[in-house]
Formats: sequence, structure tokens, C-alpha cells
Amino acid sequence: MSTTEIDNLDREILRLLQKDALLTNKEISFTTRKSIATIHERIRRLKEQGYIERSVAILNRKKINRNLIAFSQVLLNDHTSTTLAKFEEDVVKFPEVMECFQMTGTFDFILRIATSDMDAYHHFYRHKLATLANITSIQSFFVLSETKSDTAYPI
Amino acid sequence: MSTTEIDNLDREILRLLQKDALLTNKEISFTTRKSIATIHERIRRLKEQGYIERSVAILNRKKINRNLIAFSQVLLNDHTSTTLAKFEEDVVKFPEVMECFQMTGTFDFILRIATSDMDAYHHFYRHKLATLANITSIQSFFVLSETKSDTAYPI
DNA sequence: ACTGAAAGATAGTAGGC
DNA sequence: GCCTACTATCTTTCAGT
Repeated sequence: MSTTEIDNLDREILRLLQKDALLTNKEISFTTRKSIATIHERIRRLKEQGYIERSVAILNRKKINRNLIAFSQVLLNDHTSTTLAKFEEDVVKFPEVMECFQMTGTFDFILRIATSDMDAYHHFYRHKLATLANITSIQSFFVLSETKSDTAYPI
Repeated sequence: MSTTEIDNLDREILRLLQKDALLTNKEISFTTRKSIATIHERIRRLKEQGYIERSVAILNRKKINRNLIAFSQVLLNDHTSTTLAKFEEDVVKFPEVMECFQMTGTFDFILRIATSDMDAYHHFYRHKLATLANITSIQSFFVLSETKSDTAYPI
């Protein structure tokens, strides 16, 4: 981690690019009232220093048949680093697993699972997730509706 | 929802752009062995038909001081549509709330909260979230480590 | 649907303030 | 750190298959 700090111009650029990664330098230079070359150099630095990790297209999941989102809370029966690491190694390989976080509290991991429907989730649960070693329990919760889903941090 | 289906070329383009939204048409045309104009037209259609919702820059949250991610499970004390809608309306306004889903099961909503640290979460909890109307309980779980966090659906 | 090529716009670089 | 000006590269359009 470098000691470099970002200023208000950097923050404004990050704010804009979090909303739309395809903005041209020209558009950003117009909004921020700086020259195109300045914007170009700032964005280069923000990437180089790791503030911007990557730019991605966000798809409409219903159009590509991911109608069901589940959160699955997993509890393991032992917490040696070997067991934890093995679970993580195996679970991230499943294409249904969009996210996996190790958590504090009454369970060990929370997974975000995307499937086409309940049948597909059931199949994932029975034939993939529940087959992994050292699982004590899995509790599943399903998304009824998406009120807010944002990738942009307020800056 | 239109009746239009996508073919293998569309799927390959979506796969590529989910990983890197800044790929040039030229690069995609090289990978897919199609002409630049073909790629250009395909991407235009994928956006127009709503497969691609938007393109965004993904930031390194630790560089911008969002070190703590919490999942907060919220239970309300009544489930009239008015109460549900009011909660949703209010909760999405908090900048700490990255995501809000209404859920099946033993609680009503799950929130993903991003703050700088536990003090900031505590402040959010006490002075923002817990002040909303009709809340019965809030249970908070904190991310210890991020094993996988992907925005790209396998296609 | 796809292609190649032209025209217009943008990214990226260099030199100066 | 920011600017103008220049060149390389890319996007976008279109006539042709």
C-alpha cells in the first residue's frame, strides 16, 4: 500500500467512473473543467495505484436466466485452517457461487448463489454444495425482490 | 421482455465484457474471429435489448476506506405493503447501504453495509438503521475475509 | 449477417508553463 | 500539476456480398 493520497479531482473521477466506466476522457474533462490530458493522466494513476481494480459490464441477470438469487449460510464442523482453506478452494469452483465471504458470528461462510430457478438451486445444493467435506449445516434464504443493488461506493 | 434470443457469438461477447468492459471492438473481433463492424453491431444490440445494463469501474474498497462489510438481517413488525415500501424507501437512502434485498424466511430484508470500520458501523446502526419505523430486530454479521466476489455470470 | 474501407472521434504522447 | 498540440488508434457508418 502506497502513501499516496487522492484529491477532490481524483474522487470526482472515481465517482463518475463507478457510475459509467465508458465515459470518455473528453466527457469527464467537460464535467470536471480540466483538460483531457489531465484526466488521462489521473485515470492512469488511479489504475496504476490500484484504486480502480477493473471495469466490467453489468448484465441483466433475468435476461440470461439467473432468476433466483440465494444467500446460503454455511457452518463447518471444524475450524482448522486446513478445513477452512479446503472449503474455500472447493466452493469457489462452482459457477453458481458469485460470492463467498468468511464471516463472524453463528455461521462460517455466506455464499451468494445465482441459478435459473429453484430446481437448479436444489440441484446445486444437493449435488454440489452439500457434498463438500466438513459441513455441519447450510441455511438458505431466497431473494424475493431487489430493492437496491449498487457497485458504486459513495466517495 | 422481447422474444429475441442470443447466439454463441453474443454469449462470447458478454463473457468477455463481463470480465473487461474496456476491451476494444478490435480486440474482441480478434478473439472471436469476426469483423470489427460485426462486433460493433452485436454490442449495440446487446445494450439496446437490455442484456448489458451498464458498465462500471470496480474500486478497491480498502483504498477508499471501506474496510468493513456487514450483512444485516432486518425483521419488521408488520408486513403490510405500506410498511415494506416505507422501509425500502428509507433504507436505500443511506449511503452505507450497498444492497437491499427482500427475502424469504425468518427475516424480511438483508442489507449489505459498507463502512470504514466498526465505529462507523455502530454509528450507522444506532443513528440511522435502528431509527427506522417498524423494526423488530436487526442481526449483524461481519465479513472476515473475501474468498470470492464476482460480478460476472458464467454464460 | 457479415465484411472492408472511409470519415470522424478519442486515446495517448510530448514539450512547455 | 496542468495545459495545448500532435499522432496513433479506435469507433461508427455505409455500400457491397
